[in-house]
Amino acid sequence: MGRAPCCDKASVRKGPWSPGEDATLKSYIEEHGPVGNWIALPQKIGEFCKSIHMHVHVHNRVWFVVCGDVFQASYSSGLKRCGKSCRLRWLNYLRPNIKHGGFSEEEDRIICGLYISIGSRWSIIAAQLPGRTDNDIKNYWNTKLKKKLLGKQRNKECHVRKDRSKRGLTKAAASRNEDFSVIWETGGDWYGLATEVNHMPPASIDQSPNPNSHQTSLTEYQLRGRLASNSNQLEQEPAPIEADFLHYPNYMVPPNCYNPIERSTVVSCLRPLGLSNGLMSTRYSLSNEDNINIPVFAENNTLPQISTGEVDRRDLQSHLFEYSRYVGNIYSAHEAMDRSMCSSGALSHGRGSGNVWEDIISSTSQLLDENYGGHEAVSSQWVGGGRGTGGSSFGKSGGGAWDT
DNA sequence: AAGAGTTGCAACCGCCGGATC
DNA sequence: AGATCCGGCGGTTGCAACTCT
Repeated sequence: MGRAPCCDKASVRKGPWSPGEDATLKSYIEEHGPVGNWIALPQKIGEFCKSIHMHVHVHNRVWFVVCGDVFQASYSSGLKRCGKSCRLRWLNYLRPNIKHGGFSEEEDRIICGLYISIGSRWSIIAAQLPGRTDNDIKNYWNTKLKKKLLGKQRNKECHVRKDRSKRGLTKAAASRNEDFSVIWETGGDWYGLATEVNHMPPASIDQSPNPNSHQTSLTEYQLRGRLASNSNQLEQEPAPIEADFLHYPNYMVPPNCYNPIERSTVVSCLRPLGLSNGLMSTRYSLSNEDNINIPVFAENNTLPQISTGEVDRRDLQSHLFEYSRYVGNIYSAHEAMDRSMCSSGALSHGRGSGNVWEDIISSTSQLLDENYGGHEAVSSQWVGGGRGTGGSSFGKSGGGAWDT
């Protein structure tokens, strides 16, 4: 049984808010303070508006001047809006000190730095930019900032490819990675992006409560080690690699052979499970149909969650997120990519499903032996230009940006 | 000038997790 | 313990404005 809707969809208005509706909502909140229950708000506003009607001389400065007709129409029945719509309108548009547009270079840097570090957690990013809303930042990123950065990076791609070949990858290995590049051919150069951002001053995260923000605090999101314990700066130095084994006793991750492309491939092998209703599940299945190249090993050749044939995306994200702490900033862009791919459920580029971890591990061992002369020969200084993609669709306007 | 294509952004949708019953 | 409610969130859509041909 599905959940009952929060409001009667048939009787609520949808679409753009009128000035009168804005004025009604704004006046009510200014009069009564923070809203405790948004769902009940429209009805309460109805009662409020009746009182306004009796004392219109006090309030008419607010909205009669703007559009008296709309006020007259709404006062008897409150706002014919869903409570959630009211909340959104208030948070994104009506609340005081909201800034729209005109992002500064400094704000660009902060947004980029945080996006690379934590992915598309717009509410967290917005909490670091007073006056900005998550919706605004999200739109800004999707429509402008991303294109701006990727445009810069596109020019560097050929250099990265040359550099990759210089590092002595065999033809076979290069070919496998080219295959990977083809998979992500619509993506951007996340490595370059990370490099670019890492050359910027580190984005700092203010952990103190922001009185102007209605967003969730950072600590609530458990950034888990991203923040240095005694500082509000993003952690700059990777922890000793041994720490990995402390945190993941079941995961034996050879420290020198878990490079960005390989790690991304782990994710690329996971496919969202289709549900009978045609929607996609938040759980993912594994396939070994790609050129799998995953030097991730577990005790007894098993991975506790993944080997069951499904992996919850949160488990995966948690694992990758934790791992990214130890490999430093250079991989953080791929982490962002991974997170983005997972959260958008955009892993459906492949075919079929399956789960043969033994094959994966076996082929990986073979591959590493063939091409690197053993696992430990894989350089931690990998700079292969693995081209990632956020994976999600960026609305109908987003597609062209990747192709230009 | 006009139609097609693109962009920007407000608003919506549906999912998730915490709180409460 | 399980059901339900609600706030919060990220992804997506609709559409007006703008640009291109």
